[in-house]
Amino acid sequence: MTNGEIAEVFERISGLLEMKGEKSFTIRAYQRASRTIERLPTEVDAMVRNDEDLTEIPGIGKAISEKISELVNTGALQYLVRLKDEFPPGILDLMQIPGLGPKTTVRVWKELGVTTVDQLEAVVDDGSLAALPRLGKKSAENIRKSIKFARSKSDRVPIARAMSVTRQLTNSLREGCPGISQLIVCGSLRRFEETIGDVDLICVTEDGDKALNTLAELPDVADVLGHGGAKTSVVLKSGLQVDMRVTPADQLGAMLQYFTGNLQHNVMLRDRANSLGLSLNEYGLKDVETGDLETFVDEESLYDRLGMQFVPPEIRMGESEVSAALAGNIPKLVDVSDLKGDLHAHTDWSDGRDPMETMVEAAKARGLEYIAMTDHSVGRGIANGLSIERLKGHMALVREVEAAVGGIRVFCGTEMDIRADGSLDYADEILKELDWVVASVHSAMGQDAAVMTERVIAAMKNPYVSAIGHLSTRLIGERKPIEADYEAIFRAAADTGTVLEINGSLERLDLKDIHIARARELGAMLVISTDAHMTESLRNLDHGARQARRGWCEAKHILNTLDAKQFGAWLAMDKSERSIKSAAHA
DNA sequence: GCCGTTTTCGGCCCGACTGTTTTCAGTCG
Repeated sequence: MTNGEIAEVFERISGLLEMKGEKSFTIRAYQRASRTIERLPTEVDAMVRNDEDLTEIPGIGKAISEKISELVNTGALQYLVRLKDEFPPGILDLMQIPGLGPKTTVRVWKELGVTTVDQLEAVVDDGSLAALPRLGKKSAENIRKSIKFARSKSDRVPIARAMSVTRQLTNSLREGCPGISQLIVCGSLRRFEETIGDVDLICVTEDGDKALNTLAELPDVADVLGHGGAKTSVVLKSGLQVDMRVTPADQLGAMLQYFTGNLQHNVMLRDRANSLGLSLNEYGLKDVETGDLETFVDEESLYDRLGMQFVPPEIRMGESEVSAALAGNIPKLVDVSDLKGDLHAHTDWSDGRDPMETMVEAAKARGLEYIAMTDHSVGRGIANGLSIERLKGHMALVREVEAAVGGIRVFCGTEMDIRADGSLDYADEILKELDWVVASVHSAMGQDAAVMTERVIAAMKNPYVSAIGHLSTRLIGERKPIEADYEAIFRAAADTGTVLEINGSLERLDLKDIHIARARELGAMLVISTDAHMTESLRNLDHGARQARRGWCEAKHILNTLDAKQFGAWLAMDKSERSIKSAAHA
């Protein structure tokens, strides 16, 4: 049973308990457990079988731990079975309709016999919903709109799409309201989550009403969900929800903190504030005794006032970061400015857009000290992969371009297919001529976990394979990751001296955050790469760095923070001798 | 249901907006 499936069970329990009217703290405990399990890098199933103590996991106590064991051992949970018996089947889907909370859901079921979305629509149409006490015509209309919205709306949006929509939106807002002095993207986008539920904006302006009205009246807005003096919520025609809050500049710190979240991080910070006799809200810190409000111009001063280190947005997940910040244990996370080179880039020799010289010039213009040209191997026929003859020409061109451009090292590389049977697309005699070999899975992605694990580890054992590219092969929101024993692969990476890539393409962000953290813990080396197919994509270094930050990486964990000289020394080592430390301060 | 430099019992974040109400419950984030 996967962590996702176990998390789903507890999510359903919390929903049913809400309808039952259970204590809110119990409900939250199940929700928290669900989130926690979803983000665990190791399989809970295996932990149970190995007899590990699940109550070591924060938010998992005796009761939930026992329920997990029952789930893993029997495949079912009697507690959930009994709970489900108290409600009609499918009623949890009803509660998914925006605006329909647990109370209203139970009312339409008990008072109108509604148990499905279709039946809900019927009681809206025939007026019986509006006739219920404490509901009315407006509530009914809102529910009608919500049903329509819920039917058309997809789930969370991949970050790449959310970013482009947000860029257009902020441009429109600035145009429509020149009085805006700052427009800051917060929420899951600022945390750099791989999928985004809605876009959260903070607007710093003297005239809040004007800014909020501008948002509500944008031509791109399909529906206004709420519109007051402090915030406005809209749904764009693209289906994306946007929430905007306004603040004066002198209170920006607390508003940034509040609107960046995540929820659990905020709860933990407010808990910390309480322990100091203070109460934290989006305006500042309120003294509980006197009611005086202390305001903050920036987040740094707010965290400092709470007696803790600043927590970078990318790791505000409500996990261990708050206790780490209180203890002074937040490391200096890697920054894009630490990256000295790029080790995964394509040219028009395979499926890239730009000539090699253009790519190298662009990398130099970005301030990079080195770049590896890694066009596809022969097996990628569809991507114009390089035959051995062409690869030799490619290598010759690398030397020419390096000399012609000057001031930047250019390495001969390849992105080589790991074939379905674990064999490689080029022979060792060819590979040993190359400086840098990225091996990637591009085919037979549906293999079962055992076969796939062996396939990848076989590639790692090759002495000339430098790195594994985009290990999971996922495309966020489009293609599922491969099934494999990631833990075993990370251990093999550390054992063999094979580097694991953090692919900075926004469509991939592969490895994912929890895998980065786990690979790092297990001692695997990591590299942040662009996988650029055109010069503009060299900016993927920014995305890759932010993804690495989500995995709590410091510069010392990332191979391409080495400068050109150090990296050259690293390359000169035998693979079995390679580690980042071995070259970093040579 | 979880958790503990204040606690093994008694706490558990905080506020905006809406609709149907004359003071607030429900929902959301």
